[in-house]
Amino acid sequence: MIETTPVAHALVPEASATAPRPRPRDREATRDRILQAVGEVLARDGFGKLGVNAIAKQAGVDKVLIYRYFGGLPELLQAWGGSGQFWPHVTDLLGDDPHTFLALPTAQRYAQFFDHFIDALRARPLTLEIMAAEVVERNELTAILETEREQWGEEAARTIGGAAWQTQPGLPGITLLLVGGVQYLLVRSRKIRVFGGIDIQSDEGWNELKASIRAMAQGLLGGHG
Amino acid sequence: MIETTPVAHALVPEASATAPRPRPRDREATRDRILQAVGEVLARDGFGKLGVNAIAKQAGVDKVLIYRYFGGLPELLQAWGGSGQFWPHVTDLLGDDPHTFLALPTAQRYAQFFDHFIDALRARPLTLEIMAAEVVERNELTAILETEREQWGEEAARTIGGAAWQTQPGLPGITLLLVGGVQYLLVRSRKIRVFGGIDIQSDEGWNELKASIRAMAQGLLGGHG
DNA sequence: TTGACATGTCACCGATAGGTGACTAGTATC
DNA sequence: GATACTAGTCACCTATCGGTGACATGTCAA
Repeated sequence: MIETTPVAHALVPEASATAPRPRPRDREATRDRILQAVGEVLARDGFGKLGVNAIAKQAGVDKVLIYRYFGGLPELLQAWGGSGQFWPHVTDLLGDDPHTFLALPTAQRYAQFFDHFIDALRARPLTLEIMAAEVVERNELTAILETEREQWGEEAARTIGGAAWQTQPGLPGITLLLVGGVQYLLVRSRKIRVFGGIDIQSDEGWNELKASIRAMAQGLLGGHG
Repeated sequence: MIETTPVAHALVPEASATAPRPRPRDREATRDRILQAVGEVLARDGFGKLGVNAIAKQAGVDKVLIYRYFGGLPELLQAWGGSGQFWPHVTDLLGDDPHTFLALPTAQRYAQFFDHFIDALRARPLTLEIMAAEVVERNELTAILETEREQWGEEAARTIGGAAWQTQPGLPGITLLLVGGVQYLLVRSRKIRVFGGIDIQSDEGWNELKASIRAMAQGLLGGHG
């Protein structure tokens, strides 16, 4: 029972159909396969099922290579998350023409920023998956994204703020809560359809929320920008 | 190796100190011990570690009793979550005197409701733990709380709404986002201290957020109530 | 050609998960 | 007092997890 397969393997080196042939030796390609498999497992099974076994299986590669090439799961996740593709860059949230955006009245700029923010996150299911995982646990991957996000938050505040950021009392706090609320509803929308009577899986539901933010911005900042 | 312990047990029925005595036979008491252990494990180790083994160990009871008395982990969680103690009742959010609360101007009523909402959730770590778990997975326990919450949301909207709920454009949407934002920041505060520059683990940080909501309500609803 | 090294495969380990069958022993009923 | 029932205990099962040691083999330099 111990040595059957190796023997058969040794005796029939080119049995093609049945004998599993080793993968062509290409370190970089294998590395890439593993890295890619992280995203695939994450997208398919979520963070809870993300482990060395699942990743290796998805990559069609032995899991020992994960340890050899990356050191372990934490380092692999770190390598995967380090690319910085999971959080929308602030400039992506300004629209096609940043100059036009920055010239808008405060209220419109504020509302439009949220529009882009919502659209950008809705287009990144992997990011939502990680954001959900962040909520329940802290690990190497979430720590990386956390740092990224803190920097993002500061930059975003500078961008949308304008003068009202200082003059309008409570605006930073409200903005923080709205950003959190958007993230919460987006993350929840992975599992549930209706929240507070709104369909958070549909464009219509999100259009309604965008309109609400716009109305609030108009009412609160309309005359100040 | 097979029969050592039973033999010793049979020969020394009152060896007191070393021999593990069976628990006194009390079905209800044991059931309660198990139910209580659910909350204890949840509070101590979080949802990820909540399993039959951990619960049985915490209750000081054999895990087979969980299957016998409840059928399995899902049914146990269902029995545990069915008590309805994990989501603050709307009347708890109105303050000591509901009549006084309802007589307040809309803006103040709105702000005060959030004050109480925040305080109520911050005082319920177990609820926060479950809310965090809801984000990442759906199971029997989270499904129960979800239903509870939907009913709560409707009742809350009726309570704080008033006339402005209809007349102020976007108010329901903004409220939903703020409720979500509060929940998000509360859940995040279990793991991180600073979010967007605010210390979400301290009273000071939350007072700032409360003040922001108050200011927004004043600005948006101040003249309408 | 040969030997060193790196790539990839396989078998196995200990820990822990959920789950079950068999047993011991109080208790209530006839 | 014998019997049926049941509360509680124990040993064991399979599956899966992260992790490791041993081995086979392609590649390249001496």
